[in-house]
Amino acid sequence: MALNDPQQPTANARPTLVRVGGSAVPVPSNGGAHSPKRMLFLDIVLSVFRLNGLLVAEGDAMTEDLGLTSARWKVIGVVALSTAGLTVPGIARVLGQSRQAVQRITDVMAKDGLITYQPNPKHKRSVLVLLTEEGKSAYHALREVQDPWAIRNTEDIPIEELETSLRLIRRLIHRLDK
Amino acid sequence: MALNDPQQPTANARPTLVRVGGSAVPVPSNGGAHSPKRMLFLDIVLSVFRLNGLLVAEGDAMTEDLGLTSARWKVIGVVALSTAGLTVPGIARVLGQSRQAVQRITDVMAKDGLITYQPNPKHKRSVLVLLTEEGKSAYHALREVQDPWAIRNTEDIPIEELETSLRLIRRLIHRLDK
DNA sequence: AATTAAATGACAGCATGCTGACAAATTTCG
DNA sequence: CGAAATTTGTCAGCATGCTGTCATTTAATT
Repeated sequence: MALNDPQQPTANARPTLVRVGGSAVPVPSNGGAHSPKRMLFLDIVLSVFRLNGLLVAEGDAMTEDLGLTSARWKVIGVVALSTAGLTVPGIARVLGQSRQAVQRITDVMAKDGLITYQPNPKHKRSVLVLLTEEGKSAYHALREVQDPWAIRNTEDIPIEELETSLRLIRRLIHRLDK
Repeated sequence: MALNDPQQPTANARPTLVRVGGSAVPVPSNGGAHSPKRMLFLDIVLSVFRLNGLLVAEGDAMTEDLGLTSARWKVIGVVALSTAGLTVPGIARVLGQSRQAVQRITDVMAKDGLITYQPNPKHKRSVLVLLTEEGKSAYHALREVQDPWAIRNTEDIPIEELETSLRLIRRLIHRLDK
């Protein structure tokens, strides 16, 4: 325990993770009453932070040719699944983000021709977001790189592990999302 | 499949996640050749995004009385584990972030008296980051809210599930962190 | 030892996401 | 129906994190 201070290089880009012990979490070298679950959980939390960053970077790299970014393909993915169109706050609800953040993204995406705003029969001001043809083809192109990537990253992992992990993650989401 | 467009409320704050089916991922209603693992994995990816956001929000809320933020207690946690001090790029390597991002945080934290910069015998310009007394007490206060929180969130989850999930997450991290 | 490569600090610019606030529209409720 | 609460659009400010660049220092190589 206790992080060594190994000066592994970094240069200018995103550095490589330095993991010293097996755990990224305070190991109580003092004799405190520390449940192993607690340490396990904190380790999971930090690992989720780390994985999140890597996934975003991965997604960005994977779709940069398509003129997309992680923020954009999140929106595209949600809108593509919607049959009747979604309002901006609706997208925000699905993604669990603020409507203001989503609004900013969709405004730029509309300017770039990926989506269009269409009158909403249910609401005078709150328009519906739909994919343009360009948006749809971006979605399909996205799927074409995303699917092999997903398969590649799971081919040597037993499906039970994936299921167990997803279940845990969902459980935590449900608990924290009050 | 296909997201209903349920207009659940949101107001001004972070909205509540709208999950329609069990999955947050495109379910191929068309008869494409889609591996179940692929969908599982994409679902995990989106769930990690979501969980990350919730964890950051949770951490922020949990530590706002301490004058901390998620970015800050990440740094504090890493520095607290270091025996001999860490340089800014060193912290960045541990956290898997850019050194510039860490530098910005540490500069503010130094101004706020949570950390201090100290001469580095190994390097003329790259100073060492250490916790001040205020920083140490912040770390201890952090632990005092964090530990019960961790226990609370795992008490009804079998340890095997936690271990399996952490193993998967680590595996993905290792794979993506090239 | 001299040259080359890598790491670091510092500054800038950009993307993403959050909150707060206020007016307008919508929904809920009495 | 009418008042109150909620939702939405919009604008603003702020925090976090990324990349790029360049001068300087440190490490590696020859």
